[in-house]
Amino acid sequence: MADNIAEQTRRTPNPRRRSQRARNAILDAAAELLGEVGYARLTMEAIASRARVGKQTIYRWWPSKAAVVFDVFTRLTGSEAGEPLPDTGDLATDLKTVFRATADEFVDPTMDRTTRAFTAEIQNDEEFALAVYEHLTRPNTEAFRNRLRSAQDSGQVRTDIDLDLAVEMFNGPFQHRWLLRTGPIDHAYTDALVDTVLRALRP
Amino acid sequence: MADNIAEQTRRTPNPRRRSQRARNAILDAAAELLGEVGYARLTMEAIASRARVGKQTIYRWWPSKAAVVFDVFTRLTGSEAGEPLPDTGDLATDLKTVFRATADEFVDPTMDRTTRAFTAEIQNDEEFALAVYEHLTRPNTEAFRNRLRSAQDSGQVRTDIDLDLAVEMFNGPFQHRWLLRTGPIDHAYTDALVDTVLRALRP
Amino acid sequence: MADNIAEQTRRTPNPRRRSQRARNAILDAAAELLGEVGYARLTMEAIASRARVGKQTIYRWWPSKAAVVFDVFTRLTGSEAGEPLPDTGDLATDLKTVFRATADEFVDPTMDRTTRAFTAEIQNDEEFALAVYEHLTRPNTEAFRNRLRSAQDSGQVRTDIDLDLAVEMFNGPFQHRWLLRTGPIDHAYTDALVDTVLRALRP
Amino acid sequence: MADNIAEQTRRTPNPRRRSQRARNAILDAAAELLGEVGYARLTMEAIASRARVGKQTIYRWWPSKAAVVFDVFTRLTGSEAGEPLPDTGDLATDLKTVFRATADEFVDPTMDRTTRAFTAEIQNDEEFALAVYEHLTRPNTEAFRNRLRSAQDSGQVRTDIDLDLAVEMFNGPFQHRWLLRTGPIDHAYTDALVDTVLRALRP
DNA sequence: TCATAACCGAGACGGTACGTCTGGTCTTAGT
DNA sequence: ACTAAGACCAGACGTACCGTCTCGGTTATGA
Repeated sequence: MADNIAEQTRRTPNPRRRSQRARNAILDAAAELLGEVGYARLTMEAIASRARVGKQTIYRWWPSKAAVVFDVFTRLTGSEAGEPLPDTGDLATDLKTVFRATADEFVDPTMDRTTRAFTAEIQNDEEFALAVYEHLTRPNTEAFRNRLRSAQDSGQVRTDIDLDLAVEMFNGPFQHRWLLRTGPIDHAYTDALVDTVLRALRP
Repeated sequence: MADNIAEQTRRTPNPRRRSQRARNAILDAAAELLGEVGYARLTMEAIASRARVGKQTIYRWWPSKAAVVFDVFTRLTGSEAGEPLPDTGDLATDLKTVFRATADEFVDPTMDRTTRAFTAEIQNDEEFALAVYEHLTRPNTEAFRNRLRSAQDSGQVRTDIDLDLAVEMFNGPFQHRWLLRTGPIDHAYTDALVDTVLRALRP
Repeated sequence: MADNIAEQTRRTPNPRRRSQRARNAILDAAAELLGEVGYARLTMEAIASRARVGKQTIYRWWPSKAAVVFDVFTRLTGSEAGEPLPDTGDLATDLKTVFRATADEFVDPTMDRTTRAFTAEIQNDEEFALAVYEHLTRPNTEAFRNRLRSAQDSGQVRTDIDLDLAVEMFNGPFQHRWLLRTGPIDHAYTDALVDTVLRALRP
Repeated sequence: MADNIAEQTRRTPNPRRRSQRARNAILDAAAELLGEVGYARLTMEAIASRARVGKQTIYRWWPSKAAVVFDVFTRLTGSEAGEPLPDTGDLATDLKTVFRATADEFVDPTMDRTTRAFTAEIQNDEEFALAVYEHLTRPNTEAFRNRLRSAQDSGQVRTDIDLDLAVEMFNGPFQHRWLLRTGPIDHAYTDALVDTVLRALRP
């Protein structure tokens, strides 16, 4: 799924001939440089140079810096977007588990920087925004919504609630705090968040 | 308050001699260009040219593109950051009023673009992030928290809640939806948001 | 003789396997493109593409753009370099015949362009210069010198003259005029040239 | 006169603001590099880098590599194009003086390379050819023709000769020998050349 | 009051990076 | 096995902006 953004818009060099060596070198270099200088000062030229690759080789397969970083990100998370949330039957516990894991992920500075880069780029580039929405946001939201629906079935969540709003109630505050750096993001915080939101959702 | 960001760090040319004509021309030009090409493709050179102003005149008074846009923004909102929220005694009504107004503001595309520009820039520029936090985020949060405290006093909000989290519960989902464009932002939405969050906060 | 330049320096893929179809297509394409865009903007890539041939197929058999054009040229002239000049016994008439023919050849724009390409390339590439000297200039000069020697034997040319200089006296002005485009090159001109130079060479 | 080529076609940056420091550094760098790698492998990037100058500063004042080298050349010769030839009354002596000096000039490898670069470029770029013709070839030819006319007046040269052809008779062989490197260019050669051509021109 | 310092418009400057183009080499199917 | 196709590394191209630095010209105090 990594390359979908690119593949949509390129006028198709033959992907069967693509050099895996080059692809990996580029993503490695981009990831390293992201960690070193951040997204804003990341340049295609530096990536090419670090990866010992011609610039054309990058432009052949990715339309923009954002697209490269997108693939860095998807390679980073490992897990597929849209994976179902755990479902032990106890919604509170399951959500706490998920958000604790997410909080832990954001401790990694590369993860943090990459995600910030995304968020920035989404504001300036609608096409990129759409791609991210399709490939990341929507699948994850869908998975989240499924878990909440399951909780509705077992009577843990009111049935008269808009599930899109419900999902936002969890993700929004988390994102807000991380984005504006208005407070710490630790397990205590995520547990409190889950508990508080659930109070609004319970029948 | 407009120029605070700038004034902090410049080694102070004499502001009494500052040309108001130039200042306005620059902000006007920046605002227009923001609307036309967006923040990412906004250049200092274009601003200077459009404003019929030397580049140095911009750099003399603002340290960066972000700082110019910051002043565009503050001139745009008119209202001061940190203004107290209305307090009729009825928290739900007051918050609905506030969020309806906010939703209305974001209909203006210049407002939308400027705010997105901010959000993007905050991710890439920590210094700018700090300035925005000091001059916008913190005062507004503080005002919001004051209104919630008042509601606690009148028994409309539980006293065992972390007010920072409470504020985030309102602003986070709103921002999340706007940022990722995951749904419409209208009065129906903001009303539902306020109602749902309040359910979690009530004693 | 056509490919000698190439063949000298390659570490010789088996020439028996060489595709004549490809060879001709390449030379045809090069000749066409020479006429269309000139030597400077002629690219190996364009030749390959026009000839529907892989770039490697060109590089396999020719070391450079210049070498390809060299073969275009030799195929173009048809006549071998170093062919003896006509010898009717009347030097003036013979030389006028030769130079009229040469003047006529240079009317063909492909011929003109190819020769200019040569002249340019000779200035920048000593190796190529040497090859051209060996395969074109020297044989032709030698043939010219032979004709003058024959004229010395029949008493039409002084015997105390340096024949290299004598050859130059004919070719130099012609080339000079053509190279710098300082005047027309027609039969009247070449006749006048021959007459004038012969005045200096007569006993 | 150096910059005329450029000045004709640029859409006029203000030449009063031109940095002489930069101009000289660029011409110095170009001259050095010409000597080191030759014209074909001379790049704008290398000139800029060697001169510690932005590329734009080169492109601002010269339209092409050829134009830069043109100015290198005119700075090199020092003497203006179109200077009158010496006129002691003795044509043979005067011309021998001139051609000996020219032969000496071409010993300098930078001079040699620069002139070769010219000759090459003239073949490929008609606009450049025209500029060289206007600023160098024509004035020099004119000066030469004037000297021959003076010799006609004093009875040293036939009056029924085409002066353009006469000039070519001197310059053509010289250029031919230099261009194709078919022989040494020393004082013995130039003296012999003058003597031989004059034999054809005498009444 | 008028000298003089400062700001002003303009834009050249040394640089960095862009995205494209071509050169020459290497790899992959396919015939 | 050799070809055509074309991806690969490399690096120059000419352009766009960056942020700094002169240049005169024009205010607008403050001596």
